[in-house]
Amino acid sequence: MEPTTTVREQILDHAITLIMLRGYNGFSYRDLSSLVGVKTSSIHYYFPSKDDLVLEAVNEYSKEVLNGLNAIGASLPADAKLSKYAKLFGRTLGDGNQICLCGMLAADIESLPDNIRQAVQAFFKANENWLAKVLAQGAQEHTLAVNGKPENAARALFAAFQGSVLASRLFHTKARLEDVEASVRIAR
Amino acid sequence: MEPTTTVREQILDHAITLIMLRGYNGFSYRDLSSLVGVKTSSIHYYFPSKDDLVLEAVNEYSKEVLNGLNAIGASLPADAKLSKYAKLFGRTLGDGNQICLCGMLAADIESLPDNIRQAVQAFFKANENWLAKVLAQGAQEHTLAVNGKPENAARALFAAFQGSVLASRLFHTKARLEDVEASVRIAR
DNA sequence: GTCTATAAACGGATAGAC
DNA sequence: GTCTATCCGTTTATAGAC
Repeated sequence: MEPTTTVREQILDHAITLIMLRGYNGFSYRDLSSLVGVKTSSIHYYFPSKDDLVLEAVNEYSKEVLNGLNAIGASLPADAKLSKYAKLFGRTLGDGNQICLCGMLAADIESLPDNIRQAVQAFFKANENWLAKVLAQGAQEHTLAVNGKPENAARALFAAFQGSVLASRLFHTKARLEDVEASVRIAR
Repeated sequence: MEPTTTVREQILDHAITLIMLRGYNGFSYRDLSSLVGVKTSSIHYYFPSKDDLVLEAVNEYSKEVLNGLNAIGASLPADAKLSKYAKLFGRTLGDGNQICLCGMLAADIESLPDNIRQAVQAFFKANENWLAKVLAQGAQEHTLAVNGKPENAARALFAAFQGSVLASRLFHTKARLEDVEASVRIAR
C-alpha cells in the first residue's frame, strides 16, 4: 500500500533536490525529464515556467521545514531544541552533505524574480524568529551563550548555520554544523 | 597618468564581479564580451575554458583578500582586528551589498572541477586560521566571547560571515554583517 | 495528460583570416 | 591579439496531435 505519488509531486521533489545540489542556474527541465521519466513538455504542463516551478519548490520546502520546527516539543530545554534544529536544518542529500534550499537560492537571488525573493525572505525570518525564542530561553536557563539581544544573536546564528552547510559540503564533512552548535552551547 | 589595465585584467575583474553577483552558472563569455568590448573568441585566447577563467578568478580574489588580512596591524587589539575584518570581508558590489566570491563558489561547488574546489577550500582555511588567532587573542584580552576551542569557534564565525553576506544581499541591508560582529563582541 | 516536433535564443568552444 | 564565421549541443518554451 505505497502512497501514490503523482507526477507533479515527483517533479517538485526532484526539483527541490536539484536546486539544493546545483542551484537555480544549475539544473534544467531536461534533468527533471530524465529523472521523472516524462518529456520536458509535460513538465511545462504542470509548471509553465521555471520560475513557477522554483516558487512552488520554495513553498513546499518551507512548509516541510516549518512543520519540522513545530514538531520540536515546546517544553524541551533550549539546548535540546537547538540540537534538534541542527539535525533538521537543510535536508540530508545522497552523500550525507546538507544544504538548505533557501540558502542556495539566496546565493542565486540576483537571477530570481521578486516573488521568489519574498518567499526566501519569509523562510529566513521564520527561522530567525524561532531561533530568537530558543536563544532567549537558553539565556534564561543558562545553557546557551547569548551575546546582545536574542534577535540579533538569532540572525547571526542562522547565518552561521547557512554558512556551515556550505562549508560542510565543500569539505565533505558534517563537522562544520557541529561547530556552530558548539559555539553557542555552554559546556557543563 | 591612469594605470593601464590590460584586456586580460579587465576580463578577470569583470569575471570576479559577475561570479559574485550570479555565480558560476549565472554568467557567460557573452556577458564578459559586452562588458569588456571584445569578442568571446578573444576571451578564449586568454582563458581557454571557463574553468580556467574561474580558477584564476579565485586565485586573484584570494590574493586580494589575504593581502587585506596581512594589512591589518598585528599589534591591534582583537576586537579592532575583527572590525576591520568585517569591513574587508567580501567586496562591496554596485548597490552596496557585499558578497564573497568563494562563498558563492561554495554554493556552486557541485558544478566545479576539483582544482577549483581545492582553491576555495584553501581560502576558507586561510580565513578560519586567521580568525582563530584573533579569537584566541580576544579571549585573552576579554574583549571577544569565545565558546570552546578557538579553532572551532573560528569555523563557526567564518560560516556566520558567509551566511550573513547572503542574508545582507537577500534583504538589501548591511545590518546582517553587524549582527555577526556583535555576536562575539563583549559589551563594555 | 503526455507525446512529437519545433522554435529561437544561448552555451562553450574552435578554425583560420588579418 | 582580435576578428569573422561556424560548430553543435543545450535551454526554455510553445503548438498541436493523440
